[in-house]
Amino acid sequence: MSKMPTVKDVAEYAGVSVGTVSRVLSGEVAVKPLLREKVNGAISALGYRPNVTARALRTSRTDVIGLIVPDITNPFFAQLAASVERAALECGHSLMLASSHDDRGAERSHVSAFLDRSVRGIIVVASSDSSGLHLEAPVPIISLDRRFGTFPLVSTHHARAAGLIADHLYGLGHRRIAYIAGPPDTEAGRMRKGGFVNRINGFGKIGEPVELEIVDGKFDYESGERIARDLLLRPPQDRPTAIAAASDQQAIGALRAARDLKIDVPRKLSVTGFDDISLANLVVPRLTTIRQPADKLARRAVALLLEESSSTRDEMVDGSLIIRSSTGPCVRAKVNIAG
Amino acid sequence: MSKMPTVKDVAEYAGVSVGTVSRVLSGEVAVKPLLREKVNGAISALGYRPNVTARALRTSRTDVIGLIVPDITNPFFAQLAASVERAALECGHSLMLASSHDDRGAERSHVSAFLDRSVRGIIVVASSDSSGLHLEAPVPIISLDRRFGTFPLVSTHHARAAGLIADHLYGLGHRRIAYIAGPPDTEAGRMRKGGFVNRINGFGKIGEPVELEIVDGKFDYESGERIARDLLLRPPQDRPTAIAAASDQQAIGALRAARDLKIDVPRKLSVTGFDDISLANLVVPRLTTIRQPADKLARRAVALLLEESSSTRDEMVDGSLIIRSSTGPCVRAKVNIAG
DNA sequence: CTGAAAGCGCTTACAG
DNA sequence: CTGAAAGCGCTTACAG
Repeated sequence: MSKMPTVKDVAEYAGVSVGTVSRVLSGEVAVKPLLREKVNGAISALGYRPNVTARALRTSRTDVIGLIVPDITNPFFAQLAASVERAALECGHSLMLASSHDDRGAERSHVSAFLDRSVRGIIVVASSDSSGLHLEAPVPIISLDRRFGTFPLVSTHHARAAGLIADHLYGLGHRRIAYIAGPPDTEAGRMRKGGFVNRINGFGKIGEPVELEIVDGKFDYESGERIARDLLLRPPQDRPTAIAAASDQQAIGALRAARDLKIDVPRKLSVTGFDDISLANLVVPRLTTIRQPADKLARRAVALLLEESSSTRDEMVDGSLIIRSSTGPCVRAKVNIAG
Repeated sequence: MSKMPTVKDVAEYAGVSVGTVSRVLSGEVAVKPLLREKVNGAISALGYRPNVTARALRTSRTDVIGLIVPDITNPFFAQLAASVERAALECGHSLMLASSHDDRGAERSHVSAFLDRSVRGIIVVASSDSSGLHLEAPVPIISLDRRFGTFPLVSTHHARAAGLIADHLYGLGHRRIAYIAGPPDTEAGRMRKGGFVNRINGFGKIGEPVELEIVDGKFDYESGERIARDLLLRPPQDRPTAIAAASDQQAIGALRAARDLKIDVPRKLSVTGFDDISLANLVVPRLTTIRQPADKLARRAVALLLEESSSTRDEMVDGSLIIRSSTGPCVRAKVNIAG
């Protein structure tokens, strides 16, 4: 394979200057049709492809977007990453991916590495212990799903969405509810819990009171399974009739605990999640949850990043309640009577 | 924020030439300790960071590895991507990620995009319909898990691993077995099926014969669920006593089908998967499967890519059998007597 | 509208 | 061992 052709080769072939070649390439400046045609002819004759690196050096701008996620193995983040990649591609950009393993140090060093490569901008789904520190960066940085530093955040309106779950459970008659929260040091964890709790407490004022128990956990399967097991190991009359979890993974862990303890879902216990990962629709029973619009979130994050006026405003998009078969009417009263 | 310092600034500050700065940066050439010290002093005083783009333009070499996967949302590929990212990082490289959505066209265009960015090399987990086409590339390309074109492949020894499953099931007494295969147009699908079938047929020669039924499918949940349902909808005496699936996702789909039909696993039916995705250990019952050593696979792929002498040999690493509770002794005979 | 030329920030023969 | 200089492949004022 011979050397790749350069603008110079194209210019010679077309009988014009390299400046002209560059100008038809950019398409931004007017070039006489005749020359333009010659240049385009030369480009395809030679199979010319612009050297992205040289262009980047000259303009100190690339079309690469850096994405940092805590753990690509987490199904929701994987979905988010897939959506970001698609959104970036739609705008002619490529994606560099890094995993922080939920470690703040790794996160920071990935940011520097991206900056060294002069990416176009960085989207970060923050690690859970991400500080509020603001760092100066020569390119835009956007927080996605979880806030990074003080950078603008694109996320689901967690509180409002959690309220949807509260409504659903209350509407089904549940009055003894446990909430498995996310880590309190994550904004998402706090928002979801806050939204749920406020809504439930609101019912107490205008309707029947609800006994609400809250346990903080991590967002993963194990945490959900462990906490649910503790909750369900109690005598039936002390058990919650519904468990709302802050993530699908927790909820699926809870489902597993219920099954191990032979507690029928949804007959004896309702369980809800949050995220609508693809697995939510595959577990038994299928999980009632909140769908986070990953595509929309990703598209907004990319759009904000590419926007000229680096906006500094957060952006919230609404999640939607997906009712499946892990929730049902509360039958606790009957059980008590029978027992 | 002022402009980033360059080698020139460092050289001036240290009172040396830019060549010398570059030489201490590279560390490859001997530089007098005194000068080296001065330069290093200047570097930290100025907070100098080399411009990766300029370096790439000059050397036409970067430290970016391109990875193409069919679908990052697939848990096994996510695991693979995480491992590749880690392995790349260990070697001081960054990762660019692209999804082919199992589309050959997209795959090819991602390869070109990576080439345009003059990545150091490309690792591709091929789409299922990847052709045998060999393309000339100025950088090494390695196939991971599924072969891309004619490029060397790093993968689990699928056939041998599938044999492990066959041994396990046969040892448990199963003599009527169904195999849910992967797409026959994937090498992994064919190897796994081949390894399983050969092993089972071998038993027929030296021991009791096995009734083996094979159904081709895709690697996903839905495919497994659908095929298993068809298999299990038959009257009990015509049903297989064990279903071996070519992927965990298929197996989890099969588990779901069994549960819907109230067929007890593993009492009435054994189910096995392949991959050991994290979910395999969380479903009910926990899935017996083959662990693919994602870390090792990734590390080998990266090592091969970075190797000087572009090796052209395939590399197989052994998978291991993980026995959990979705498999058990065959009790078919008893069932028949009872019925 | 177009060409000639400078320069982005490095690395690396080439002399010495 | 070190410096001066060329050049990687582009883009973009600057003239005309």
